[in-house]
Amino acid sequence: MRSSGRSAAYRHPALIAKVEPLTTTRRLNGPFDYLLPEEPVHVGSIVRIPFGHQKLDGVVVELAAHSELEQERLIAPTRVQQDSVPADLVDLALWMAVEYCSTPARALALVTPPPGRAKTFFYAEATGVEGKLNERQAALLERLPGAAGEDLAALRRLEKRGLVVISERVARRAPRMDAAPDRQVELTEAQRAALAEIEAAPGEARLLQGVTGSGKTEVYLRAAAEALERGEGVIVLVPEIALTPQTVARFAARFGDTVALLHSALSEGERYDEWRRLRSGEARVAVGPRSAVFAPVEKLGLIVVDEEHDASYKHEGDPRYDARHVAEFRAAYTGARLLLGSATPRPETAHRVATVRLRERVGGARELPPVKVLDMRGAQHALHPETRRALTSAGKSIVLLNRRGWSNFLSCQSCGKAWECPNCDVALVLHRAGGFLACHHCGHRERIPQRCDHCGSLSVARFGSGTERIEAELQEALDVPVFRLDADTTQIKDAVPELLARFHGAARGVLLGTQMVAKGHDFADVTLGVVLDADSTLRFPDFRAEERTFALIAQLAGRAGRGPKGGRVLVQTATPDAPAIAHAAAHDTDAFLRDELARREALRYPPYADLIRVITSAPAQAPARAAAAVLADTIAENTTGATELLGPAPLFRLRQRERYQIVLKTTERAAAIAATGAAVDAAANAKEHRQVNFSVDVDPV
DNA sequence: AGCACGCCGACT
DNA sequence: GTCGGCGTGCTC
Repeated sequence: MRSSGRSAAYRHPALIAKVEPLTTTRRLNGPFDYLLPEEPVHVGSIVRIPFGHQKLDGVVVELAAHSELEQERLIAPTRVQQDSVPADLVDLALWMAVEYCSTPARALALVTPPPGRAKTFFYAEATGVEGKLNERQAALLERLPGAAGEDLAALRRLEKRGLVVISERVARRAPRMDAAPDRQVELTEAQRAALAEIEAAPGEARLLQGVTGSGKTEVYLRAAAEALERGEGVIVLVPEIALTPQTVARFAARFGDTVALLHSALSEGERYDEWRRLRSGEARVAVGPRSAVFAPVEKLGLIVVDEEHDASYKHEGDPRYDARHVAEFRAAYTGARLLLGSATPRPETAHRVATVRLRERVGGARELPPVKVLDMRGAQHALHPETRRALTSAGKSIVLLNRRGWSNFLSCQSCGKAWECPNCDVALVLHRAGGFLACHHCGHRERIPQRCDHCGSLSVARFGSGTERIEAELQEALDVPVFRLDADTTQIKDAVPELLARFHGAARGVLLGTQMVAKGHDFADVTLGVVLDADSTLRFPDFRAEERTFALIAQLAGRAGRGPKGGRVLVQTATPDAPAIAHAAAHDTDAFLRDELARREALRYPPYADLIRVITSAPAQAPARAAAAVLADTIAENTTGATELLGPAPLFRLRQRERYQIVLKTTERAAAIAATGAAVDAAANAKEHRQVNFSVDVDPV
């Protein structure tokens, strides 16, 4: 990409450092030229630069022999930071800036070291020189070598006499890792074949498709071991760590200290130290959520993406990167293998990546439990009679309902007023236990109304039911403890592991929650899985609705009946014939993928076209609409018939901002991205759109 | 994004 | 008289 620039720097002594200042604005186009500082710099060095009237940190993105500007106008950075970004991650960031229509600075901010610094301590060693010692001093020397600790002052006196040397060492702040006892099992024939196929294709991608319990993690571990054996580094991406501690624990157990764990719950010091251990090569395996794809691993040989279908791989901030897509680029760029694993792969992955299958469950695990679809058309109750019976007789069960709160719609029965968020155009959700109505988009809260503030009526109706209401209903109907796990639970620190541990330890109980109950954790004694209102995910106006619904039911089926008692799954739905639900009930992933790919091809959805979404937002409607219209025109002028433009269409108001959206469907991805990026840059720099925010989402999920 | 420069209203 | 409102433009 910029290799011409860098090789030029080889032929001539570089005199100029091109620096990208780390700021979030779009209204600044770097890089900026600086003279070289006295300390050595390379591509990836982080430097302090005088910039206008301020001082900023910036990343050196290129070394050049000369500048377009007059040499006299140039100045040098004032400081070079000790930690630097590996040069290949600078290239990765610059690629991301273009690929996601963001800015170099915003992309670079993702690959720079986390804030923080090394923690040091004083380490003392005896020199062997003899001297007159009192009793205390003799005891001191006896315990060396070791950390000086409280005895530093006394040791300093002995250092002056040449009896000890004291040096400063870096202390490691190690994150807590629950290293499950490692059980390196004999590979099954299928696992051996899968590993062989992965090993035979260096620099290529493979989809490892296998149901829960088919032994995917052991294949990841073996592939990682092979990479380490070759002296290569490994990155393992997992969905949210709090929900999938088992995979992390197995890597920690198998590879010990060479594993660095990167996730949001780490303290600043721990995060810095883990980053540093990877950067120095002390740790060679990075395990973490989507941001771990930027781990500073040198000589990368393997990237594993566990549960590749998981929506958490998509980043919500700018740049709106997709860790799977970034992993694909990084693997291709460094020649590493890419291993994507899932029981329910995304249709586009199944379509584009060669599949390796694990068909059987390992270790005596049973066949997948039978799934029964319960028709809820015309039902009066939230629970089907069969569901109620099954929950009563089951020891432990998992119940999934993809809706938080108590009821999701409040309206006045006499005047019809509906309670809506003052900041967003959405209905407020009643949270009864907390005594408030909440907006699930912006977090707005208000007290539960006693009467209608519009007409004064006392009859306020509550429609729909969420996890909180079902919790109350289950508690009333069944004689078993109910453990509720949803975003409300997640907000409280350590609440998730505690709740899961209590459910694990209980003799009987219902784990009730939103989609997070279907993820990673592994309870051998769960014999029943229930999905309530399975078509709620299908009603989302989103081309991934089918895929999400299928994955949710399939994942839950993987959770139920892992133990010797077996189990079953009940799916309550008003649309029992929907393909996603029918195929999930039949455990037929291949049939689902086939049908879904046909549907996508007919509708020109990924992987048959790429989608790009641009959202403009402003406090008032007119400027947001005008900006979207200008964008649409500019993009249309600069693309061909291969790019279809939809919109501008109004979106519901969010966080007090009016929004408009345009969507591009394209078979010329690079050209469409380029046109969109240029149009957004121009619009963002135009002063008539000063109050407008632009957000570009390439490959929205 | 900051931050200064610059050109207009109401205040000790 | 000047303190300060935020529109405009620049940063190697």
